Amino acid sequence: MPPSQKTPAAEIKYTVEDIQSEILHRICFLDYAPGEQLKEAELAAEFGVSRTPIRDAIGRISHLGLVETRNGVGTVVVALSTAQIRHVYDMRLELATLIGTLSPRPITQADREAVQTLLCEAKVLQGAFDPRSYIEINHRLHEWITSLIGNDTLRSFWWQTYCQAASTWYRLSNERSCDMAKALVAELNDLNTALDVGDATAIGYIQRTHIGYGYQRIKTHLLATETDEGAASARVVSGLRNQKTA
Amino acid sequence: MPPSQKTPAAEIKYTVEDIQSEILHRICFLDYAPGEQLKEAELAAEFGVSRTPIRDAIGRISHLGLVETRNGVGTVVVALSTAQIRHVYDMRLELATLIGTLSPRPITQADREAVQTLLCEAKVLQGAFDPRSYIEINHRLHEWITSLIGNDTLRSFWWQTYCQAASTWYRLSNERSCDMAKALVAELNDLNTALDVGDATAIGYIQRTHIGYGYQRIKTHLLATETDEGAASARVVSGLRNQKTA
DNA sequence: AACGGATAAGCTGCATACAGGTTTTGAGTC
DNA sequence: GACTCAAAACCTGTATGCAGCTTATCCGTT
Repeated sequence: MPPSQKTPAAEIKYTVEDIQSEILHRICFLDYAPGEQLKEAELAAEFGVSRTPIRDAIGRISHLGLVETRNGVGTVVVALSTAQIRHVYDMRLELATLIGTLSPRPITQADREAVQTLLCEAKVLQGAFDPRSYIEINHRLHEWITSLIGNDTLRSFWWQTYCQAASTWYRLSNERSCDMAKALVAELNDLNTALDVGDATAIGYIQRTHIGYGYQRIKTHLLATETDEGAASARVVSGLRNQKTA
Repeated sequence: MPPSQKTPAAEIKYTVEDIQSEILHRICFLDYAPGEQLKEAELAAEFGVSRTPIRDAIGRISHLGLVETRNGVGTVVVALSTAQIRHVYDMRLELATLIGTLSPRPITQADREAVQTLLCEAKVLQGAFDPRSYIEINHRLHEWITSLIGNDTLRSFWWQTYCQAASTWYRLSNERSCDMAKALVAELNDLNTALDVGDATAIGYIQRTHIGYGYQRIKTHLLATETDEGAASARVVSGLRNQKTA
């Protein structure tokens, strides 16, 4: 787990998969903010490997559209355009309802405990907010939800849209801390209720509901009033990306 | 367009993206059948590049689960397990209905002509069936449907599931030629009707319907009676893949 | 003849050198 | 001082060599 520690002395052998998920993790967690440049040589030094596996790892996440590599320039983290954010969220709203429909796995006692734990932590967070903790609790919630999905394809798509939505969504946690914590507690409370009944379908619809709320917050505070300097710089980059996508 | 011609003399510079889509194309079109081994050195010689861009291209399609690379062994094309086929088709049934829902682009006269052309070709095919022609007409139909999708994320997912379903689905065209051609004509007829009304939503539901039929054919002729020797050898490989996925 | 083990062949994984492209810098000129 | 253009710095893209792993082969033994 080398998200914070740079582990130069550790003799651990990193696989391409490790590096891939670590880079993606850093993008989702805003360790790499939109606009930031990823240098292959730098990462290679950090992970104690050559540029080759780094290139490989970056190439393998390129299909998510979160990074853009240009010859002679570098690999930059791109923020999604407003249109892309809309597309991702519209899709997530649809996928959410399928979580409980497409052969979900049975709910166990461990699930109830997992959500209980998250709920406690979220309540603590409500008292003393910290963006990083918020992101981490949310991430673990997402991992749990994903584990419910029995359909491999849906699980893959659900994860992809999460990664795409995360960096935009988590940008909010720097300014709307109060709302975010309250919303998270509310979501976990709803999930808790559904778990008592053991209704997997309900979990999907609860997800849908709260994704809708989150989308609304993004529209209100990020898309409507573009006050965030990160969003401003990112808009230029994503503009470039659009013309290539189209 | 080097699917059939091996173009050793041509001085064209292939980008990694070219190679990537070409390899994927060959897998979908069954030029590379499940179980076949892709050798980096071989492909490198064919495209007139070194192993590096070939590796890059293969790595970029690895997330689809259609190829599996093992150290010291090679990269083999894998057939999806029966569970994975079910997952992909269940997902495609859901995605199909979203085509007309999630901001599709307007239908033009060019669309009507495109489908008309395909319908004519399909009717010809019905008289004299040829697996390759069937695959190509179907592929162009898929490209057209994809072009209707206005939501970037949905378009990406739709394409991914097509690639995953294609090689399984097209395996049928070798044995059930008559059914397949008739079904294709019927599908195009339905689409033709929907286009006259200009109803994009209907197109999505028509897709859903015919994907359901295709799924049924696969269940009947591939999954129930495992007579195909390709499927038998592929099952071993995909078995390996499963334990890794899980 | 059947079996076991060393060896050779063949593949991918990684490191490194170099080529090609882009941006920045700085000297020279008007 | 502002502007132009060349060169240097820095990045990614590609080729290549070697190390490591896996499998097939073949010889020696039982």
